[in-house]
Amino acid sequence: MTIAEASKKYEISADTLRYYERIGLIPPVPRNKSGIRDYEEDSCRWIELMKCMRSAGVRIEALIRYVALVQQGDDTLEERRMLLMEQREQLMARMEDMQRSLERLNGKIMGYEEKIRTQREGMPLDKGEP
Amino acid sequence: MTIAEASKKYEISADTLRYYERIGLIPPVPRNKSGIRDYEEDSCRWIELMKCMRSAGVRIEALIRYVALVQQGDDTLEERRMLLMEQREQLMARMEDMQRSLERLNGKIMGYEEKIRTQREGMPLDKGEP
DNA sequence: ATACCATCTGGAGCAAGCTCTAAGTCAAGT
DNA sequence: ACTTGACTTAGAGCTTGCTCCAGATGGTAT
Repeated sequence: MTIAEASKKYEISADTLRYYERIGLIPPVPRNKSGIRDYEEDSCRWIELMKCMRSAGVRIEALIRYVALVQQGDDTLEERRMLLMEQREQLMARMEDMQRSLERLNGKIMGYEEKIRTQREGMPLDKGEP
Repeated sequence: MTIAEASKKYEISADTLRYYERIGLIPPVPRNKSGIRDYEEDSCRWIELMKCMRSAGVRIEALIRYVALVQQGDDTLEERRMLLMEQREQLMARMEDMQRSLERLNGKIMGYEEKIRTQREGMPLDKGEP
């Protein structure tokens, strides 16, 4: 699979795929005899994983560390587990922030619905935001 | 309340508070006769709201638009409601991405726990990541 | 008066994460 | 043989969201 095909398949620009490889967010992608990347199963699984993690906001730096550990082999299993657990903590913390924000947005939206209804009835509005 | 006190109260640097005001993320903060900001109830509520929204990753640009609409008065209620609903959609979408990522992390962590257990028993490991 | 300290402003600087550019290589088609 | 077009690299540039800095001002303590 060429970079163009991988790019299309995962909806990640070719530039970004090259960038990811350059910085070690995915391991080196095998090349054909003329130096052109050939994305196969393995590279694709990495891309897919990183797309998932990045879309959730996991930091590139943490993911690079993870990839490096995987490439170092089976002595790093424990370290990898710890790294992933730390990222999970951070992810959950962020989701809690978002949950709070979501509830607040819901409250505000309901408030506006009420206000708009009241306004249509020609009632006076109270001032004061937020 | 001075900027130092507000900064401490909300755990946002004074620089950031000034920045937020400068870009319109919060409405202008009233000043005393010598030009020093005096954060009162109203400003504080804005800060608190923005802290919440920003911690959830809501884009500054959207929040600036919201503040501008609030300052324009009651003709913008409907527009504000729509803006908030759009942000809510985006927030929920991101939370879904994070949920997927979280499940994936959980799966990987469990996989590592299993692998580490197996390894301790001196069993051979299969290769292949992720 | 003088020193000190927090505050002010406008603008520069910085980190993360892409995104774009220039110049070069290679395989295929005419 | 020559053009075309996708690929390569190294490096510059961009966006977002702060963060820091320099120089000015003003109230308070000695």
